Amino acid sequence: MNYRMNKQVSITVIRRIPKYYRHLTELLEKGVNRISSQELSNLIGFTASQIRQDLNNFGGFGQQGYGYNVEELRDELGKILGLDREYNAVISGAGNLGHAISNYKGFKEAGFNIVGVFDKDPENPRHSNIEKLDVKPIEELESFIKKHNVEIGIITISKKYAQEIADIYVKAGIKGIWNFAPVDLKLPKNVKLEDVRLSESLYTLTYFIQETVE
Amino acid sequence: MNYRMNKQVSITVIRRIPKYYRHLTELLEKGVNRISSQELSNLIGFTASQIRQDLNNFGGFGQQGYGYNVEELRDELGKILGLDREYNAVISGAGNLGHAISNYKGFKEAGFNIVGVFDKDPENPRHSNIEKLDVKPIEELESFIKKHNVEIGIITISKKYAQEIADIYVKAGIKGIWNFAPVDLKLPKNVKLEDVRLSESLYTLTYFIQETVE
DNA sequence: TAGATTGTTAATCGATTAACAATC
DNA sequence: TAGATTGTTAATCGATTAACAATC
Repeated sequence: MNYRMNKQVSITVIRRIPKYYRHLTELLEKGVNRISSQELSNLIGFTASQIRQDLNNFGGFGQQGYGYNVEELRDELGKILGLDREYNAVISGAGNLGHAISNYKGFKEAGFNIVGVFDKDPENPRHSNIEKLDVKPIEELESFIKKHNVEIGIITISKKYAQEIADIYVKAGIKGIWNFAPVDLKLPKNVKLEDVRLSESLYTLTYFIQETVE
Repeated sequence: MNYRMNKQVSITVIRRIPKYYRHLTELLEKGVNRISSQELSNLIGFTASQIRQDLNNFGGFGQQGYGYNVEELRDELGKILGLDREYNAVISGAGNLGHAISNYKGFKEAGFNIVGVFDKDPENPRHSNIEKLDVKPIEELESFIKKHNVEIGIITISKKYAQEIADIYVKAGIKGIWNFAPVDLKLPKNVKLEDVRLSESLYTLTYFIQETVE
């Protein structure tokens, strides 16, 4: 571990790290190898001061008079986010959303392997095979997770079954759940939860749309 | 307009409103017709104090000694979010994610009508028809928006074409863009933008997964 | 060395929580 | 009326910005 990690870093800061990571990755692809907090600020839109504060939660990645080395900083942030290794993941819910995540190349490239897709009704033709993965019945989920060293459980199944799936994930010893169902899952605190709230995002948009009109 | 609206309400508050809205909708379905800030607190997890502060940004929806009327509060928050009317929306990008959004019943029920789906390559069998909607070529997008009173443009197309689509949306007079592509769209400020950053969400999860291990 | 830019402390700003008077 | 619970002000806490000494 290369970076410093004293006091608990606030969730507000953590949620900005992936944004830095994405921009640094793009800079790297463009062949930029050095950047100052001010230049990053122009790019991302956070203040230079905030950027320096954020990064200093984890250590002094920069160099006075020079700035930051793009590749080094990107790699360090990648390590902080845990992106320096691969993860096996399963999806429960073989609808369109499950398909979308399973087929998305970007996740594979980032080191996320979708090793299994499960559904209540695997024979439904609408849930037909995803790429080269068979859709398996939920009954096999728990043993599959244990056998294949699965750390991440994705929930794209309907709201109705989400907690049931989460319970299986927990029982099988999964480490984190990425949940797309609009329910508040109850989990033991050693299992991490990240919710994607699509409706909430959409409703925020309509709020601002009408704001203009008034 | 029934609710008060003085000073600009902060984005932090706004992003909590859909959460209240969802819980109140569920309470209503369960037949609960009255709730106190303390009971809401137990349900949602925000403090009772914060709930009262949040709601009072928009007006006094409660009654001392009684609490809040569930249906009335839900409806008021719905109005605040602009959910008291329908919206026509189009999707650009007929991949799995486009399909997922287009087929999701919840959006239809909430008043969002997907009136058109567009793609660079509408003949691609993988982009085959979505429910009963033909997938149309991008060339028809601008005129379609103008003709069908479309207010919301959804972007589920690849990163590469996202800005191009956004430009067409803007030119056609769309009011808001719901963007799933991992790019920073450049838009005039009268067009509202809401980004869904799936990767950023996933990377936050891996951060917390490894946190436990260390 | 001189110039640039970080790392970090201090100041400010905003958001959350606590407390309680108002009132149903 | 007495009890409950809001609406709202004041206190606290945390996050952002400003400023500048350290240093490459």
